[in-house]
Amino acid sequence: MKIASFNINGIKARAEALPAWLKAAEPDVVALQEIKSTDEAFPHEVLDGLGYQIVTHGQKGFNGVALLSRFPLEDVVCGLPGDDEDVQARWIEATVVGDRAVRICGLYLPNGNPAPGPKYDYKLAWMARMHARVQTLLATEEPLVFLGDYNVIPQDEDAAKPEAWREDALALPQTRAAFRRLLHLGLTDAFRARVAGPGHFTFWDYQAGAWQRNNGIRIDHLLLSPQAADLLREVGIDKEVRGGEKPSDHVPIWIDLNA
DNA sequence: ATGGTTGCCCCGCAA
Repeated sequence: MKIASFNINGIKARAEALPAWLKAAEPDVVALQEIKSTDEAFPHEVLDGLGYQIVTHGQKGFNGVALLSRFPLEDVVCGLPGDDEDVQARWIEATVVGDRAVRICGLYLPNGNPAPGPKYDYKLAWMARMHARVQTLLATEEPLVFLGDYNVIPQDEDAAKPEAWREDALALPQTRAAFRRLLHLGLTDAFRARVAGPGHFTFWDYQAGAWQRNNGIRIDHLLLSPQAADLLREVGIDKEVRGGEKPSDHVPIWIDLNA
């Protein structure tokens, strides 16, 4: 089961690039972030004929997440539990049934800038809520995959210019500590389970020629429960997508599970 | 070098 995460930065803007990548990469399951569309306005025709079931958790103008699956999707949950006041569309869960059932949790973690400030407080509170949700799901002992745009640079080696991110909400010590608390629950960073060292990125800013200079960061992650980590076959980053026509500022990252 | 670019859809805000 090939499972990918892709922050597309607008489904309407990616009406050509998204299906082109799907045809080339042939993932079974995809978590999309920043669809920037309501559920009603989601252009389903963009994905017609590609064989995916689609569930969306959208919002007008910004945020918004979705799951695509070639296998049946069951028990869909929209929204991160733990705060009934939170209206931001950043979390979607479903169980995908292939050779075996895998719980897929797609997420778009808050950016948090500027820090300090209310947006950073929201980021840290959201990470605490995610921690609680992960604990709840781990108790099921199902294979779990938590994937998406975490807006977290886990370590200095995950940025081309770590000094430029020192004061940024994506790399502040409190952000990294909250990310480590997720890992300490027993989750595995799938990419780091297979690839060591610097120079592996999933995001390059549109500004200042970041792609041409390879000034990137690794902020899109797949975290695996122990039962999912046992099934891990392969990981990859589809870096070439960033050099295509009208690209997102993120590229897809994926795993292949024996499931 | 306090810049630069993109997407949303009504133009300023988020990233």
